[in-house]
Amino acid sequence: MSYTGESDDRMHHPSIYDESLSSPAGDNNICRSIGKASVLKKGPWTSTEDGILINYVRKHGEGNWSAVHKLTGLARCGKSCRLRWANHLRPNLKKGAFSQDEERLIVQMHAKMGNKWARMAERLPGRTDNEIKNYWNTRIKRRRRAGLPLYSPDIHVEDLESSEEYITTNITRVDRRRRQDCLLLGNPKANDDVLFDDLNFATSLLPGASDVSDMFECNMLVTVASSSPYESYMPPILPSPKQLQESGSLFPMCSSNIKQELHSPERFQNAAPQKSPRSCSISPCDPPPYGNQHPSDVLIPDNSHTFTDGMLLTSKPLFGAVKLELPSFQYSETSEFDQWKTTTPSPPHSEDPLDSVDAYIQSPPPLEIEESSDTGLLDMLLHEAKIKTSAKRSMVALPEIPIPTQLSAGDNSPDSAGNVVVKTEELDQVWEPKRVLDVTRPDVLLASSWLDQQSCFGIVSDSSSMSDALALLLGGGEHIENSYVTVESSSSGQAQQGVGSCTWTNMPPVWSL
DNA sequence: AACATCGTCAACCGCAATTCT
DNA sequence: CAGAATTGCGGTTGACGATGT
Repeated sequence: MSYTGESDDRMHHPSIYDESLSSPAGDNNICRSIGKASVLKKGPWTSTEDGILINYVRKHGEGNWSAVHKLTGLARCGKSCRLRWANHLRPNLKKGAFSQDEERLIVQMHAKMGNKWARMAERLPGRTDNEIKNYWNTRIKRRRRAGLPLYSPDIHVEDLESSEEYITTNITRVDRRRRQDCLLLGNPKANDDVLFDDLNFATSLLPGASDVSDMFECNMLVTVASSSPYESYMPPILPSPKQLQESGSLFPMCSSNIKQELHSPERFQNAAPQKSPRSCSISPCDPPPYGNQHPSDVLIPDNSHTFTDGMLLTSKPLFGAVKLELPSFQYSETSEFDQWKTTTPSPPHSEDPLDSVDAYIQSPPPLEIEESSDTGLLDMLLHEAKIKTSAKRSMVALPEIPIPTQLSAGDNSPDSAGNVVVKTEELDQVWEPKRVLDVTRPDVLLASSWLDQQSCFGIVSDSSSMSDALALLLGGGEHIENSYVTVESSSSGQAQQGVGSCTWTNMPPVWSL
């Protein structure tokens, strides 16, 4: 998809900026905001909208997305704003093709977690859950078409067993946050404790089950009986605690009927069900990948085409895929992640680069993703934790990006949140570009502004240049002002939310500067 | 050149969890 | 404490470019 500019966007996607708004230019493209008569736009974002949203976030921080429409006039629902920010505008996003290391991590994590895209994204700096999900779905299609297993046969049961997800896939978010906090604090022991608690929690939910493995089998059967188009690939997940608590009939679902279906030849052609020896190294190929099942409860059909012994190699890691386009800003980027990447051994390159990933997957390193495969990542987390801590004591002063007037929130007087916005000098009077920025990449500009103040990545050290460049991008470069907003922690829950509720664990602490 | 198919990506939707009032 | 509002997640869809026929 290529949206190369605002004008182009407008041409193809009638928006509120068009006077044709009132025309029925597409119910398809317009939605009604809840409880209001106002119209909210749908469809691809324009760079103007991006600018508005960026400005909003810089002013108010992340969160309170529903206020974006109210405060800026941006005709997007909060949900859409959040998504746009998360997937495209937030700083430090790493776009472009996945590296081999990333692909390997994704495969490993999927074997451990199943379709927990958000959690995977937490461990892939700069990557979004959406990206990972898309990648995985593509991979599924590709491999399915080729009749290949999703996973290498070398992903060992022991690794899966030791997986935290194997133990508790659906821990509560509170627990997840605890775990995350532990990670951020670099306290593996604490993390272990959390895991232990989670295990206890999981078992406590199953008074009728002899052990957790019962639950896995049950869940697996339910999953296998489902009708997802990718059913044969999706590792089952545990029922949520709520489901477990509310549904006493959950376990009856592990009925012989369902088991029969699982065993039926319709499901696994020519597959004679058999118990997998616990000690064997299963091939969590496609399967309702037994990824989350207790090995002793996993039924592996012998001859299913999805359980091939060998691994034909068809994954296609892309090299050097570079795009420079709006509004997605796809590009190949050398970033801190590459630095992180260098800390991990590169997989051997085969003759055919398309094969290399899977070749590498075939002989995966130990599955200790956090611990072994990327100490750099851990360092990043630790670094972020430190900054996060200090952030609570600091004020935020962020430059505001000038945006086209028609939808600008207006002046910079005290905003609706009560924050005092103090205008400062004209930007062009102080701007001294120290490096050439790619103004077609507002995300880079944005990131540079944030990151340079930490001297982390040194993209550019003058934050004002970002505003300037972005203003150019937005077509309004002639009048550039640099405004700063002080975020009063006491007066604005929104502002605090920017720090406290930030879920982008792999993102530099934007509001902690 | 026209058409079909595939791959990629962005964005939407529905649902569940969480937070707010 | 209940209901409303907000947020987050995962699944799905549709647009579009690339490639093949």
